[in-house]
Amino acid sequence: MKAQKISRLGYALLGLLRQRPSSGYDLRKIFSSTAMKTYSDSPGAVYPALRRLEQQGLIRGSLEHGSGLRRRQIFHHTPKGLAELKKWIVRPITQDDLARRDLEVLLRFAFSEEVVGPVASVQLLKSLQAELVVHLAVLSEQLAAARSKMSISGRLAFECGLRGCESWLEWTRYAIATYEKQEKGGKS
Amino acid sequence: MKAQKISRLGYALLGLLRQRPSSGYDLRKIFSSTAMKTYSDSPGAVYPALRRLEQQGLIRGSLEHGSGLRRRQIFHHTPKGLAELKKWIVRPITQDDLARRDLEVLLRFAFSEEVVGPVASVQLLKSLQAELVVHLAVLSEQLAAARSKMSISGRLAFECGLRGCESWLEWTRYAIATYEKQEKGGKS
DNA sequence: CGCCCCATGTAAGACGTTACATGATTGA
DNA sequence: TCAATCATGTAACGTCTTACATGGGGCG
Repeated sequence: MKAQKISRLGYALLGLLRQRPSSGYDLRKIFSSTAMKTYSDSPGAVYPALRRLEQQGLIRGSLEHGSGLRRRQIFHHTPKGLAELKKWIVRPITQDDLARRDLEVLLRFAFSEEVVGPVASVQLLKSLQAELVVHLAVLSEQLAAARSKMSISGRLAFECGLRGCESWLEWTRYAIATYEKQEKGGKS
Repeated sequence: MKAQKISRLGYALLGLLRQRPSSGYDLRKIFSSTAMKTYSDSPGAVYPALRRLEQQGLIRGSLEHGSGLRRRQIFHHTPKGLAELKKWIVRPITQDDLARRDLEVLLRFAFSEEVVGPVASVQLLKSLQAELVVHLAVLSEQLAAARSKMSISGRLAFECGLRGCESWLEWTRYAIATYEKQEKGGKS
């Protein structure tokens, strides 16, 4: 009865709605015009997703009675929605997150500071860092094993993946350092 | 009647089958055990996908009558399948490829050398490089515009994306250089 | 014999894509 | 008034996920 799953799009919407109550149209604009193009801006994806979130009690919509009478529904998150968002963000990072779920981890991190606070953000980074180290080791091993059997483009593609991981790892260090500097500076 | 679309999984299967005729089980093993974990290894995804490819005349299966009598269907690509694979690989790279289609481009490149030859591989790289430069410019601009309105984790996540692009760009240079060196060396 | 791996499949359901439809409002 | 944009929706379709089912074969 309870925990039916939330799709990637669902989490993206939930996170955005926590930042600022918005209409479906607003959200679609974000997906079509910003760097969040990984998410579908099509009405056939967004509106049903919002409906599902509402049915699960994670968001609530209210009709806006602004100047014009053009109907426009503004959604905002509920306490339950915020709780789900938190749960999603602080989930321990797995190898699976690195191998399959393309950039879902990054979205979780992007939302993390405002939803669960900077301490949790750093924790997330450290968890990610640890998994990346493992993942890198696995990839390196696989490359070494398969190298001789690959075409040049095959090997290069593999190396691209490896470099991407290394770049991520370097980024986690930079990100952690950024937070630590922040802490030393103004605690405001 | 003709050109119904092929899914990402479909192209992955087609590319693997060009490398080596395999059974559905073999292919699933590749997805579950190698770096190609982005693709589903579940029977509910792989077998129907193979069936679709077969119905479109892109692959053909033949029952193996090996030592044991355990049924096992080996698939191999048809000329039509190879043609579709080529078309997919040499498609011009778009901004959309960079923003949405996570690593589809990389798969295309991985297969490219053996399917369309090293010259086309380099062309693909140069095309990718050009699009990456544009994409980087767009991202930088967006970051500059939104920077002040973002949380630290939001900004860092964005920067992670940027760094990823830069890493890709650097990789294209390395990859192109690798091919050029190759050409100078042994033309064998 | 029981257990695990090989190897294939199917069925239900969730989700996204594509395309179409509707109506209100703004601006030329 | 006509077109474009705002804003929401729906229907058909394809594909993936999840879970279950089936049988052969090797091994202890």
